[in-house]
Amino acid sequence: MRIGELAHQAGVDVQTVRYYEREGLLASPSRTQSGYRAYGPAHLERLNFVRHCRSLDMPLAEIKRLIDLSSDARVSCEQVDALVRTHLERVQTKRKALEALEAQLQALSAQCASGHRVADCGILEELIHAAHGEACACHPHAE
Amino acid sequence: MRIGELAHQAGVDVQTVRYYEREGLLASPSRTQSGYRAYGPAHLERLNFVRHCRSLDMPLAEIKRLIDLSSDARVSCEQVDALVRTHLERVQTKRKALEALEAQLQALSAQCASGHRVADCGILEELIHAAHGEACACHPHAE
DNA sequence: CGAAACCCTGTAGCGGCTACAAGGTCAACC
DNA sequence: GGTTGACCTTGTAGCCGCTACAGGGTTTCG
Repeated sequence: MRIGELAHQAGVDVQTVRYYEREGLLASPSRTQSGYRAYGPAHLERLNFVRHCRSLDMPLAEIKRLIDLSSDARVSCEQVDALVRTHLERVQTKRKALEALEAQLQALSAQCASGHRVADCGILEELIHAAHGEACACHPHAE
Repeated sequence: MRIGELAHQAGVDVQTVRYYEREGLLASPSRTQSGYRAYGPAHLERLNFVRHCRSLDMPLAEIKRLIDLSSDARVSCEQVDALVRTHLERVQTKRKALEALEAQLQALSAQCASGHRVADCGILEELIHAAHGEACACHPHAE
């Protein structure tokens, strides 16, 4: 299997495959006489594994650690679980931040009664006013 | 006010201030004889405005547009509102994606009964199995 | 034989910073 | 007046996970 076929099977870009190889997530395959990469089914399996982890938004460094852990059958599974749970916490934190963000943006949009000019715009006023200080917790007040 | 003072007041890094100037979000201030940047209160206000928008996760390009819009009092406020609403939609989409992600990671972590070796690990099995295909919608199956 | 589709390497770009190097300036203190 | 240290200047490179070139070689098909 050449790189285009592999990439197509896994639903990724050819460049991404080469990138994963460079980053050590995918073993370097053997080469044909003309220097083309020649992949086997094991490479596809690994690539699919990486893509699945990426679809769970794991950073490549963590996926790499996961691969290293899984290649050693003696390792306790708790390390794998800890990695997943740490990642889960990251995702939770981000989700909560986005929820708060959403509420703020919604409130902001509600400021705007239609048909007027920016000079009287509630949104901009709100943004500039909030930027002034106390009202908003988003930027730390230096003392 | 010199750059360190300005940055401190706004709670940002000095480098970030220079970066905003390069990107056209902050007007180039006048300089002292020795070439130091000299800021006034208007610069601080603008910087706070940018930071507030950033805390709402708006990309710099959009903040720039917002500044351009707000500097022209004749512009209809609807454009400002549209910008905010578009951004709100982006945030909502992302938040929903993270919610789905969270559920998947939680399910994954539940696979792991403690105290065993990775050879029998539910998580890895699940990840590799899911990577194999049908089970998971995350990677498109090529035909 | 020639065109199109594939492959190769190397490099640069995205966003929003952050960090470093190598120097100049300024205020305080001995 | 010399020296320390905190500040400032510019320019450049790094982070992440790709993506998109440029400039070549190879394979495949008609």
